[in-house]
Amino acid sequence: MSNDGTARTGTPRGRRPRATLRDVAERAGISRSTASRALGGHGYVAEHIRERVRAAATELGYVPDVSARTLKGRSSGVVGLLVSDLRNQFYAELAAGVEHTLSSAGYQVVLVDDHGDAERAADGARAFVAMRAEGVLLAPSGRTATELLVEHGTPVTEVDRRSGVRGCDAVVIDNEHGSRAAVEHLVELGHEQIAVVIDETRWDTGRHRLRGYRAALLAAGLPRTRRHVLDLGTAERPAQEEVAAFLADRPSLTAVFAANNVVAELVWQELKRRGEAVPGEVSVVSFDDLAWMRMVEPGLTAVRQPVFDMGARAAELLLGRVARGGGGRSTTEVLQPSLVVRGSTAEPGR
Amino acid sequence: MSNDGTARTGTPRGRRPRATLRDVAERAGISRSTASRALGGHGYVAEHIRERVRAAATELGYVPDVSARTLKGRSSGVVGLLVSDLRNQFYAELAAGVEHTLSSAGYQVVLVDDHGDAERAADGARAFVAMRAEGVLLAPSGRTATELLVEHGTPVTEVDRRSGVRGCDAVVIDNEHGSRAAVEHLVELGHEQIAVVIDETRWDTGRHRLRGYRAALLAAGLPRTRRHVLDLGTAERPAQEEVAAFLADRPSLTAVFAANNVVAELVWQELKRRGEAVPGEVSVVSFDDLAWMRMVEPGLTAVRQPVFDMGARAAELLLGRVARGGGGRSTTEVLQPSLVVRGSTAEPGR
DNA sequence: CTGTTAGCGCATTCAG
DNA sequence: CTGAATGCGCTAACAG
Repeated sequence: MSNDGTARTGTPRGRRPRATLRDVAERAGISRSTASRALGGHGYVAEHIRERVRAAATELGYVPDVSARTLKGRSSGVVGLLVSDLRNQFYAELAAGVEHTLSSAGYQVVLVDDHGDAERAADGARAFVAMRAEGVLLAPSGRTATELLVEHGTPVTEVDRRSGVRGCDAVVIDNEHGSRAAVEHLVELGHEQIAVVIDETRWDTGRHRLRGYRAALLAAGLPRTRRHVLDLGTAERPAQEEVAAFLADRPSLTAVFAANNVVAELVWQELKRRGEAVPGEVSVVSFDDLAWMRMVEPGLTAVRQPVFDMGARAAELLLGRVARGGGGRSTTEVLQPSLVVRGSTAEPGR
Repeated sequence: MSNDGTARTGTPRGRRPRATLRDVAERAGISRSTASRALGGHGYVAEHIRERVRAAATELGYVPDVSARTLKGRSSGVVGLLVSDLRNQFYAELAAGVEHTLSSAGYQVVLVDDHGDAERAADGARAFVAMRAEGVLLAPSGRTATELLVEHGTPVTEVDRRSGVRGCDAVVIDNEHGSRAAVEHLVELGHEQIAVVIDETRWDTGRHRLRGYRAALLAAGLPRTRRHVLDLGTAERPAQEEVAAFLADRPSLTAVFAANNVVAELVWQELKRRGEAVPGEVSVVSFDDLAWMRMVEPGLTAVRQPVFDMGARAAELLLGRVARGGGGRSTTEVLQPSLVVRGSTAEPGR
């Protein structure tokens, strides 16, 4: 592949047409079907012929055309991945996990980032169908994409959340358990005025985190009040303002549970801006553990999710279903998060 | 597309074969080519026929097959994106920028993460060729991928770095200028013992950052010594240890310039571990401004790069070349970074 | 304006 | 063991 020669041959203007199997066959002085067998490795081909064909192929820099192969009815080798915000480190890591498994298995990953727009998600889904993606991994902004794909019979594995659409596998975190552990940790430290900040409760992910928060309070015999729940998803003002007003209005709070990394950032920034001591005046816990949370002082106590693994596992599940021809009962796999205790949580100071 | 009905029709076992153009044509009672024209929007088709075909298509849930279209000689609609580490926020944001532009233009992004492995990068490049990608965006770990693609005549735009391979466009940051500005900032504050920590000098990116560092010292009439340069790329021990030893051996340092976000994290952690006051004892500047750098206390002074825009711009450049049929002289676009001064830099304390 | 014909590159019959 | 023929789904000539 290095002492190719084709590069030196030069192609002054415009590309010379890609070498095709016919070119390889001609060069090797045999028929196209034999060439196909020789390169593909199936069927009987005399060893010396195979050698000759291989040589011709590399000399010509032959690369098989996947569209032809796909059209012929074989697999496209493509898997779709739809995420709702690649700039969010959570999704980036998820994507990395997915990509790692998939490319190791010889698949190509087609990436779509819907940027929080369900319309883009649906377009992405249609594109996957058009490409004959063998399967799709989904962590999108709306459920239209999921419906569309399931309807078209494309194997789907949801990651991090479930749309409720029948017929797709899923890999999710035990969100209720994780957030319950986070809040119980605060309760054990002696906190009684614990707020939760969240920005999305239309998916099960957010709802379960909220449920875990409530369950922990209930189990501890602490009162549960709406006044301690800030849902930025339903708020009108910009998130930052909303958080500021929320904290300003509730001076008696001694702890805040941030239900994901985005709100954790908002809360952290606002507490810093207000000059509130952490954990002296307010303890903070985050669901989802990002790099910055161990860079800041004090480090943030956080519910750590195996994000990369979740992506990888989802990809495996999908590949399994693809291998089985898309059939079988749908599975949901639940991964366990773990609480990482750092300096941002302590006994209430007052 | 919503009141489809095909979903309700039900497909008990296995998928029913995807509807093809032939099915649509039959249902509409016309020929395949007319159906093609009606749906594709080219050529003349009577309005009422067009309506009928459209209806038939949606009823059948018809989605055109890209492999067939591609094979027929039209564009694949695919663009490759190769990055060296998606878990690094820098690349994630780059990918987001690329994806945004490309998907807005109706292209599909095939993502490959080489995880620092040049072999994987080369495999990715071959996959792009096999898929007939119309072009490829490259921020890979080695230069083999670039060579391979250029040799095969695939339009290539490099991002963030240049391999030196002839015949590809590039969008890069003015690294020398950026790092010079960073170090000049330190010099102006009165620092004379300024170290640089870097982990990669085989690409122009790292070399230019080093050059900027040296240029700033030279311009200020300060001595340049190897003792103040830590290149983790050539070190034997684990990076963390190497940084620890470096700092421990050089108590006279008053400032550290971290040449990218990865080493910035290492340096920051190590300074924290050593209990050195920032900026009291040591000032710190980073090249590349990540979210955590404004979360920590004091905030990190950093050279901010327009990462998302760089990805987006590279995608535009590539699309431009694709539109021109791949011809024309190759361009390199240089984007300017800017220094964001925060609390991590101050006059030397002693 | 519409239908018929042909071929993109490949893998797979089926004969030899 | 090898070659000739066929068709995947689509679109672009060309006739009608």
